[in-house]
Amino acid sequence: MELDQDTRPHVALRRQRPLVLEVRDELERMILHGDIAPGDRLNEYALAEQLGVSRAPVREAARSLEREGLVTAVANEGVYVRKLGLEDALQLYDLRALMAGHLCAVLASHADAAIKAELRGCVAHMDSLIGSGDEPGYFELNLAFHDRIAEAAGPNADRARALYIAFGKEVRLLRRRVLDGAASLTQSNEEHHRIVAAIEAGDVEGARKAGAWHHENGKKRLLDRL
Amino acid sequence: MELDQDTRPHVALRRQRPLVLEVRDELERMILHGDIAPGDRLNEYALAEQLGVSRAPVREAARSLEREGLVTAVANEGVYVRKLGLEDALQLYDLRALMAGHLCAVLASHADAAIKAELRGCVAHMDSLIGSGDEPGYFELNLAFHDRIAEAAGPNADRARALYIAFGKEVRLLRRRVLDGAASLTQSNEEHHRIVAAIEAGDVEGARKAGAWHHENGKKRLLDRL
DNA sequence: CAACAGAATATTGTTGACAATTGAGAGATG
DNA sequence: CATCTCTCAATTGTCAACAATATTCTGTTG
Repeated sequence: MELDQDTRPHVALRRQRPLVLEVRDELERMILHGDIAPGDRLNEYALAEQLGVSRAPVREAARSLEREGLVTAVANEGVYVRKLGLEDALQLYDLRALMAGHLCAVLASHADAAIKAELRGCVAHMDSLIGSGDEPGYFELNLAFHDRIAEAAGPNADRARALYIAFGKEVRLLRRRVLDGAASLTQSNEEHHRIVAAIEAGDVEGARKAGAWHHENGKKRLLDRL
Repeated sequence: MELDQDTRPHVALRRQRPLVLEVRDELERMILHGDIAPGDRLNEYALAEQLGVSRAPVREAARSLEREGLVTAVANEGVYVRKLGLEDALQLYDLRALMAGHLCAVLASHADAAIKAELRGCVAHMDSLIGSGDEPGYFELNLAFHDRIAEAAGPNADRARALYIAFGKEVRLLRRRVLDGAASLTQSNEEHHRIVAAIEAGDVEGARKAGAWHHENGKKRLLDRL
């Protein structure tokens, strides 16, 4: 049964979405975008004024971000944008690789023909992008590829997917230049091929290994450019 | 257990720990203990009065518990104790097994003689407890054993440890009777032996497999008693 | 001049009140 | 008798004010 759309008579400026979620998303955006640098303190009053809301939503949003690992709260002192040390980043890479492997494994266990074809087409397209030297295009499609795997893993892995996404956000707290290293696109897509092959073959453990391995390379690249 | 009864709710004096953390822990205890059943709504006003605080700390604590997966919030309606479906529980078992495997792997990569000896003594002790038929004693030591592994994995895995613990709490939202199934103690400790053996041998992937396998059996037991 | 004590300021912690929304029951109507 | 609408109570969303705590600045003292 559907609810009546918007029969509310007096909707002046009211929004459907809870204010705290808006604030949470905006704070997250600010942090990820670098408007607030790691180590900086989040001034409740200033942020509240800047966002045009009271402090209560800001506080709740901060509490939410804390659980997500983007900020850390100190009693009677404030919440700070998390400063990611090298050890933390390495941990995140490990966990993200673990999640990626799990997602690949789950997908491999019940992938249908449609998703197999889609993924195969995806890596083929990436091959062609490499051939034409379109690096930005490759990065974009690469993201879409991994998103698609996570999504196609289905509702039985949505928790793992949520963690996968969260870890991805969190690792961005590292100074960014180190991250988007222009690794060998050829090697990267070679790994994609292996992932898809394992999924198509229904090789659960092979898919797990391939997915995890692909993400562990990100960690290796980070270590290389110390 | 109640909050401090001697201090009147009017003014909170000399509190080091932020109030919201106290509230959070108390709510978590209530939920895990079953005082609030899955599906029930958390009435902010009632809880605030019951705990002798204002609604704001309760709200923040709830937001914190939401990120932990113990409750789900619905806009303009309230937060509900999460009702764990079978699918959710299975996911949690998978993820927890993944984390356990990871912790074992990390530990295997840098375990020193002391922790090896400790773990070996632990499983030996459990063997003797099985021999004397002390089932409660076994359960307790079993918990301590896994805690010890998680702890000994060290600071480079504290994130995985936190997740491991959180998943353990979350899975308790299932009706409990299904959980503490009296599996074969002998088989269980046999698996412990394999874990320790892999750790002692420094066999990282073997330890991962053994640790994950041990936890996946919990999932299998759950499926068996449908 | 360095270092410490103490006031002044800034910021977080907490509260109670008010606005907005939801859900349920009373009453009217076909 | 079923159903629909309207009103009302319960509850969440938001706010601004107050209290407690941390930080900064300043003046004094060795």
